[in-house]
Amino acid sequence: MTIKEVSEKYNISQDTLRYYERVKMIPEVTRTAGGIRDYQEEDLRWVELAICMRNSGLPVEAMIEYLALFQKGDETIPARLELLNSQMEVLARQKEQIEETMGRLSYKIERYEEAIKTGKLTWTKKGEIL
Amino acid sequence: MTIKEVSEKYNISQDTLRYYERVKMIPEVTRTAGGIRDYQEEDLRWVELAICMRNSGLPVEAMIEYLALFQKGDETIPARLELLNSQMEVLARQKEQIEETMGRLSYKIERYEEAIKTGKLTWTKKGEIL
DNA sequence: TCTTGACTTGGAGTTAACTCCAAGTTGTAA
DNA sequence: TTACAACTTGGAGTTAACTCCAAGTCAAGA
Repeated sequence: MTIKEVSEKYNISQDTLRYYERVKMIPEVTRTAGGIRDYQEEDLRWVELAICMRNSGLPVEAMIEYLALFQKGDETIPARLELLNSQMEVLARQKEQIEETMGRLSYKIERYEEAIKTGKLTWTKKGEIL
Repeated sequence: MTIKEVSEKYNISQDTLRYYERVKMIPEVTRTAGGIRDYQEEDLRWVELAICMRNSGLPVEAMIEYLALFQKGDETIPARLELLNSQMEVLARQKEQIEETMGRLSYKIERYEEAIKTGKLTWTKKGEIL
């Protein structure tokens, strides 16, 4: 699979794919005899993982560390486990944050919808900002 | 309330508080006669909202737009509602992304925990990367 | 009143994560 | 075998969101 195809499949730029490889967020991609990237199944799995991590907001750095451990072999399994657990915590906190903000926005949205229906704002606490 | 106190209360730097004001993410903060910031209840509510939005990953730009609409008065209520709804969608998608990644990481974590217990990795699909 | 520490501003610097560019190479269709 | 699109690289440029700095002002205690 060429870089163009991968880029289209995952809706990510070719530059970003090269960048992920350059900073060692994913292992070196398989090449043709001429040196052109020819993504294999395993390369795609790394790409998917990288995209998944980035889409959820985890830093590139975390993935770089993970790959480095991975490439050092099985004796880094405990370290990898620790790394994954700490990323899980980060995500759990991030999820809570999002839920809190969604709650706040929902409240405002309800107020505004009511305002539009009735023609005036209905505050439940005085001085409240919307 | 001084900028120092606000900064400690919300665990955010004084520079960031001034930055939020400078880029008009929050309205101009109340000042003393001498020109020093003296945060009132309403100022704090804006700060809280700004922090909440930022912590959940929404861009500063969205909050700038929201404040600009807010300051134009009640005729911008439909526009504000639309803006909030679109931010809600962004957050909903972000939350799904996080859940997906958490699922992926959980799977890896389970594999690794098993590996540590039994002394070897147990793959369920061949060629799977961990 | 003087000192000292907290505050002010405008503007420059930093960091993460891309994104773009130029100059050169590869592969395929005519 | 030649044209030409797609690929390659190293490095520079961009963007968002801070973060730091210098030079000056304000305010509370000795």
